[in-house]
Amino acid sequence: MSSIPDLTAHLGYLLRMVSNAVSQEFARKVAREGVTVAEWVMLRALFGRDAITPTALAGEMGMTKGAISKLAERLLDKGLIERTDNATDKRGHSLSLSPRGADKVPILAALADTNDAAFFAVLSGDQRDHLQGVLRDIIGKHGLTVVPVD
Amino acid sequence: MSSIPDLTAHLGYLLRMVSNAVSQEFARKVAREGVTVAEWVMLRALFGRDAITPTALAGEMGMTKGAISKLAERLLDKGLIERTDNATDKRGHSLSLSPRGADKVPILAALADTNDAAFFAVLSGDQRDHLQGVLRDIIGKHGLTVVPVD
DNA sequence: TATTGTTATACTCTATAACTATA
DNA sequence: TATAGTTATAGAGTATAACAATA
Repeated sequence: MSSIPDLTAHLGYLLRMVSNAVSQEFARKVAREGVTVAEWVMLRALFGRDAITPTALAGEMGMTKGAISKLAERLLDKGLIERTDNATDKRGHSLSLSPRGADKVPILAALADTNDAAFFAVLSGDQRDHLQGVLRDIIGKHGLTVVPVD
Repeated sequence: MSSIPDLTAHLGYLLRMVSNAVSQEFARKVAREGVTVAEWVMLRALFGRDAITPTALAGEMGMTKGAISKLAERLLDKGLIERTDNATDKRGHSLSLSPRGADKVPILAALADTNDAAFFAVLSGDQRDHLQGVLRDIIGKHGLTVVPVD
């Protein structure tokens, strides 16, 4: 008789809620280091690897070329990444961390460590491991690119 | 010797990746119904309950009054919610679903159902249950408000 | 004065599409 | 023509802070 739908929270909904909460806290912390979460993701993607073209990076990060271009410009302004002209093809170039950017990554990684530890301290070690396993499972099966390959 | 930090993906990072993937897919689907994800969250929050003040809603949704005001204005324009003047205090008013909005919620909920089912089909039933349990645990222990109380 | 809500302003994030320079 | 990348434009999402009306 009633048309009240079953509003039991969906997994995607719960996931978004938790994800937003962690990310917002993290965003405040990295802001003190002068970067945004998206910038951190790009820095992380560039760490410990060869220079990469914007287009390739766009593919890995699941963003458009335009978005990468804008993000890269801000990181260039902040002196955290560098552009290197392509020797053979004058249209392209490569992006890589600057020395300052490379120094920054461990600092930001440490912030991520403490933020994660604090936020997920409400879980048991087993729960954390399980959660990590399930998330990696989803990522693998959907072919999502874990940008910073580890 | 090396200064390479341990970039093992953090839980917050994995969570954000998965959450973004689900939400982006869902966003495309609800867009066909003419609403955004944030609008769906507000509609869901208003469903099956008494009218609520913008300030109270802001508290529940973890947003500022200004953000709620902007979101509400769009939903008013779309005819999905209604404003009712407060009888006793002329400063305030209450928000509630319009008949059209109330009709829309089940449709959007069904979209969320199918989107969730499709996305999380890569998991076993046990994994899904476990994931839901862990997320609810985090939400409860952090006192995050599951907007649409169920 | 304090509170309710709107508005002004600003910035991030992101997409689409037009454009430039090169191939 | 096709490709690499930038830029222009636009809109969502969100915050802060100034503001108007009322209490």
